[in-house]
Amino acid sequence: MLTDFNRLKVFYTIYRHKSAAAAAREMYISQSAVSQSLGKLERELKTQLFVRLHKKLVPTSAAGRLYEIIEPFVRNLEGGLAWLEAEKSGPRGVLRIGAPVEFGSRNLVELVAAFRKKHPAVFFEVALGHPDMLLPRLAAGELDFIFADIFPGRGARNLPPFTVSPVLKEKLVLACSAGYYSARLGGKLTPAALAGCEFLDYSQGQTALLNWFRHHYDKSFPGLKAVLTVESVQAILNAIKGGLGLGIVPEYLVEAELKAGSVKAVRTGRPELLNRISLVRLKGKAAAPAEKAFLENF
Amino acid sequence: MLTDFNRLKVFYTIYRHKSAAAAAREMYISQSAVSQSLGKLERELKTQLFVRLHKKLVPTSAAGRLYEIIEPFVRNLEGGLAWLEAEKSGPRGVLRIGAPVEFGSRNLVELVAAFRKKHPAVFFEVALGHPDMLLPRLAAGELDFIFADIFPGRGARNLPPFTVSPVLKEKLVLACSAGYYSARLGGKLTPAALAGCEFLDYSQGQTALLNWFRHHYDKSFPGLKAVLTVESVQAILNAIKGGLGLGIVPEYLVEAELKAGSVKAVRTGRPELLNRISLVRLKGKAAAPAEKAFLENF
DNA sequence: TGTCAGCATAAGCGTTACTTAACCAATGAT
DNA sequence: ATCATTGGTTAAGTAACGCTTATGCTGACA
Repeated sequence: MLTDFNRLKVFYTIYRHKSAAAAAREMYISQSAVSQSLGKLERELKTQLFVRLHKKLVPTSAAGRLYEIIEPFVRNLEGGLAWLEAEKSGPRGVLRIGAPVEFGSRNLVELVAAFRKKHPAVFFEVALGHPDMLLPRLAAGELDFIFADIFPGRGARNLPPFTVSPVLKEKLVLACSAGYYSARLGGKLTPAALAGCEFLDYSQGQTALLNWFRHHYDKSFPGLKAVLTVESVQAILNAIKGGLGLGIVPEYLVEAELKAGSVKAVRTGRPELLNRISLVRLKGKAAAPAEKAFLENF
Repeated sequence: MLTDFNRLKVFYTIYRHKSAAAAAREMYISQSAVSQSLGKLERELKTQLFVRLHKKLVPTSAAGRLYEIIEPFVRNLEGGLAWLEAEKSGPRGVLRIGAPVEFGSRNLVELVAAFRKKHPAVFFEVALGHPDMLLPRLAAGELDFIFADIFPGRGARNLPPFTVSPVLKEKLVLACSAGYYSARLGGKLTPAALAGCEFLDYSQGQTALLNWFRHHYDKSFPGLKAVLTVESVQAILNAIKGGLGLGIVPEYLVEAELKAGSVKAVRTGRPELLNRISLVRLKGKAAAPAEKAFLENF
């Protein structure tokens, strides 16, 4: 590659003016410096770039070609720097956020919608997925911050480069329709009776269900019959209401139905399982105004 | 604009490796120098470009944006420099040539065709037009060289930046078909009889005809009846053979017809008018291999 | 013909980018 | 645990090289 990029800038300025003196004036340096810089560049490229005509530098075809390469770069650069400047003046630009599927498609989009009312110059790129996929992307700089079910204490042991702050706690209940409840469980909530039911979950791994059972019975229940797997809270909710089986949903989403009795939650006496979402950011990363404004809510 | 382009090169290298140490190794400078350069760039832009993660530099979104600007530039630059290098190794690239309409569309294209047989990597841009239009373009660096009816002595007085070398001399004759000749001129070649004829010329200004008359009679004949104006020697030739009138053509093109008697040339006793074409180049301009090879013919 | 503007070159200086060195932090091997 | 290793930062001194000043040259213009 070329050794000295600054000579290209000098060349660029000369070319625009077809004059070293004019270029020198524009750059606030001496004409001699410009001349020397050009000479060095020509010697470096072993190519004549200008024909010295009296009071004028006439570009050769090589110079023309070189200029065609540099000109768009300078233009883009100026635009880019102006954009950087603008981003510092107030909330604008792109925010790249990662989130778990459920949280991302439910809570996050609401937040985004509300935020964009106030700051329409901010755009969003939301990546949904498991924290195991999202954390590496955060660490690689592909995301500005992520939401994940990781907590400051446990689990954050081997993540020193991240700052983790709790953001949201919501109770998760195992629920089904009133009809399903009376037909399949009818009062006797033994683990065995439960385990024989039909289940709804968000992923093939049944992580949501497994967590729920471990939390309530300190025991894992492999081989649950997952009759429906779909990565959508709304879909699970509808499946529950339709009497397909038992599924995990945030309690507040079925509050009305629970009160009315059309949906039943499985209660074990223990406190409900909590879905704890944390905000995870790169330690030491400065937040642009857009990011700062968005995170003020938390 | 940005003050220092070289810092951008350092940034570019860091970004590719996500590491200052690796960048330093690639650039054969110390890791400390890289770190300092990056620090200065960030301070200059007042923007954090990398998050310092242990043993890794994680780019911020600003860095990503900056990289998107620099990367294509570097790619284009490398390509361009390679191209420059290739041009020096042998005849290739683009040759931008100016020429008078007649010469350009007749002789030049033949030369180009022959040349491209030997050097197919050379492309041509031919600009046809009057020397008055072509000379400024040559002086502005838009053309590599031009052909023009300018001569080393006369006319080249106020053109010190150009080198002019004669290239071609051809006799120009005023000719018509044998039929037209006997019907309209029939032996008596008085200027008055001539002036009353029908004429064919290449341009509205009748420069070819005016030159011919001035050369042979030291007198201008305004108001000649130009029954056909077309910028094509071939067309004029056909018009002559078709008996439309009198037109100027290079003598060698009608040699066979003159000998056979099917075409007649108007002879005044004076030596024929010469069409003298010179090669005009910018003084001090180095010729690339392609240019050198092409001009060897002259 | 003299004056002016622009480019090239030489020499010396001054800025600044680079090196060296010391320090810190995180990682992984012993 | 502990230590060696690697990478990044910072400070200070040095050396390079880009800039300035000065001079000479050439062509344009009045």
